[in-house]
Amino acid sequence: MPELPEVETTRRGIAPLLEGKRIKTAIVRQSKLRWPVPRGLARTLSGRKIESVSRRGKYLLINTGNGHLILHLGMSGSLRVIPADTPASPHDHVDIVLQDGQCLRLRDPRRFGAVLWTTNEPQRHKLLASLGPEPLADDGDFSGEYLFTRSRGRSRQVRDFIMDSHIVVGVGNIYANEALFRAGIDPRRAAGRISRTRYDRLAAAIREILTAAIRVGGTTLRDFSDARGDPGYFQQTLMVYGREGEACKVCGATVRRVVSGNRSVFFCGHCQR
DNA sequence: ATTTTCTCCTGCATGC
DNA sequence: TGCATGCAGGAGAAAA
Repeated sequence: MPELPEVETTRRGIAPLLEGKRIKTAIVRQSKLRWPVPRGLARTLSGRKIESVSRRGKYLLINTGNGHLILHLGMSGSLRVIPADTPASPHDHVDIVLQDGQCLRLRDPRRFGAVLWTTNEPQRHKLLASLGPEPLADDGDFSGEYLFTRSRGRSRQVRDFIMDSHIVVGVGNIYANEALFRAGIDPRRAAGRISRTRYDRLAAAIREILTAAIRVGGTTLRDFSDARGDPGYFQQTLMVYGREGEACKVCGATVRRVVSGNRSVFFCGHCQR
């Protein structure tokens, strides 16, 4: 499931293969994604040159100089750069065909992903305008102090709080659970009832977990693969996620799972308070 | 204003 | 073996 490390891994994989290249056309085999793929995408993109590939949260931004393609991988999306004549599989929904014979191919079985186009500054786009800070940026916007301030008066569980992209981007269920374990915080605790000191630990834990995951190419549980089709390896490092009933790697207590908001929360009742 | 629930979708695991 | 059921979850939209 693409969270920030998987999206960043994808970005690093595709960027050098796309930047400086000119787009020949686009092929849309399935336009029903999270939102409809814009009509006339082929005409819109034809002839444009890709200047850069960047990321904002879990969104990938392909800059063509006078317009941006906004991509989201949703739950099951993956991107590869492959020869344009490679036969398409059933879930290969969109190709961005390059003039050099390669294409950027989006595969997304569950179709929660998105392909959008904007001619405005992407940061102004409705979906990006109200996003929280980047946890790995060094601009100082993301910190324990920030989380502490934003959480005052909030009753929701801290796990849900840090998964809210309007609070901080890029943290999905896997890394939320892992960061909370690393910080020693019970994921069910109310966000507004956690001290400044503990939020310092949590902010640091989020950065460390995301950085470590990027280093090994992200987490592959079912279907994530990078731009070359290779899986990530962070799943070998997971301390609590998906480990219900197994022994905590730190204290040996049994890792618990409870369902909250239709999502599994994994934690060690001994290490996390 | 904040929080919770619903919704989109398919593949895979489970159970009768 | 086959079918029904449930679960996974990013995140906007709607409901509470």
